[in-house]
Amino acid sequence: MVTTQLSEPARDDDIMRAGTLAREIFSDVANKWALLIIETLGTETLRFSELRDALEGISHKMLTQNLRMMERNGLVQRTVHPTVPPRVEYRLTGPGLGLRATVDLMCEWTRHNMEHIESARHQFDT
Amino acid sequence: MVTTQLSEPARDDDIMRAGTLAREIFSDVANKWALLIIETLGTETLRFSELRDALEGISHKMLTQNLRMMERNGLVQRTVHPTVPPRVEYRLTGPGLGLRATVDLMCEWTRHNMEHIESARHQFDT
DNA sequence: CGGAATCCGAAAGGATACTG
DNA sequence: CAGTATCCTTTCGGATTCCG
Repeated sequence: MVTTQLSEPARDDDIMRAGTLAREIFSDVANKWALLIIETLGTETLRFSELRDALEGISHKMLTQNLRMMERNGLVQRTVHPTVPPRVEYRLTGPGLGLRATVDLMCEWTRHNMEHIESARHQFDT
Repeated sequence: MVTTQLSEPARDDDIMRAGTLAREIFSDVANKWALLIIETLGTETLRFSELRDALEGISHKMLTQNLRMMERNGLVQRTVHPTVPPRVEYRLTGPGLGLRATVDLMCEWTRHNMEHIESARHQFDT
C-alpha cells in the first residue's frame, strides 16, 4: 500500500489551499458585509452609527461583529473618544486601503455588468 | 411634523443600497466559494470532479449550488458532453473573466499582506 | 459522473434587553 | 452612543441516497 503522495505540479494559487493562513484570511475578507464596510468607509472616518446608517440592512450585531474581525486583522483602526456619550470612530488602515482598491474594482465590475447579468438571469429562468 | 426627507448628497456608491440589483449581485459574488471557484477556473476548462478536487474542502452540494448560481448570472458556461458516463465542463465567460481580474488582485493582496495580518491578530489577541 | 433530493445538526443572524 | 449578552428563528451546509 502506497501512502506517500506524488507532489502535485504546485500551481501558484496552491497557496489558497484549505487550512492555510491565506485561505483563512481570504474567507474572512471575502464576505458581503466586510467588503461593503470597506467600500463604505473609503477614505473617510465614520462613527459606528454613521456606518450603520450608511450600510442599509445591516444589523447592530453584524456590524460590531464584522468591525471586530476587521480590527483584529488590522484592516480598520478603532478610536474611542472618552466623552459622554461615547464616540467611536472607524477608518481604514494602510492595508485596509490597499484592499479597498480591489473592492472598488469589484464594485465597478458590478455596475458595468449588472445589465448583462440581469438578462442572463431572465434567460436562465426559462 | 415633517416626513419628507432632504435628499442625501447622493454618493456614487449609493448604487449599492439595499434592495438594488447591484447589491443583490454583489451579495452573490462576494462569497468565499464563488470567488475561489472563479480563481480556480482561471482561463481553464475544468470538469466538475476536477473542480471539486482543486477546491479542497468544498462539498459536492456547495459546488453544484455555486456553479448553478454562477451559471445563472452568466459567469460560467456549462457544457454537457452526452457521453456515458457524462462529462460536464465549466469555464468562465467573458464577464466571468472580467470579474476574475479583480479576484486575482484580491488574492495578490492576501498573499502580500498575510504576514502583517497574522501579527495584527496576535497583537489583538492580548 | 454529475446532479437532485432528503434529512438533520450547526451556524448565522435578527430582536431585545441591559450596561458603562 | 456603542457594545455585550441572551434568546430564538432561519439558513447553511454536510452526509447520504437515488437517478440519468
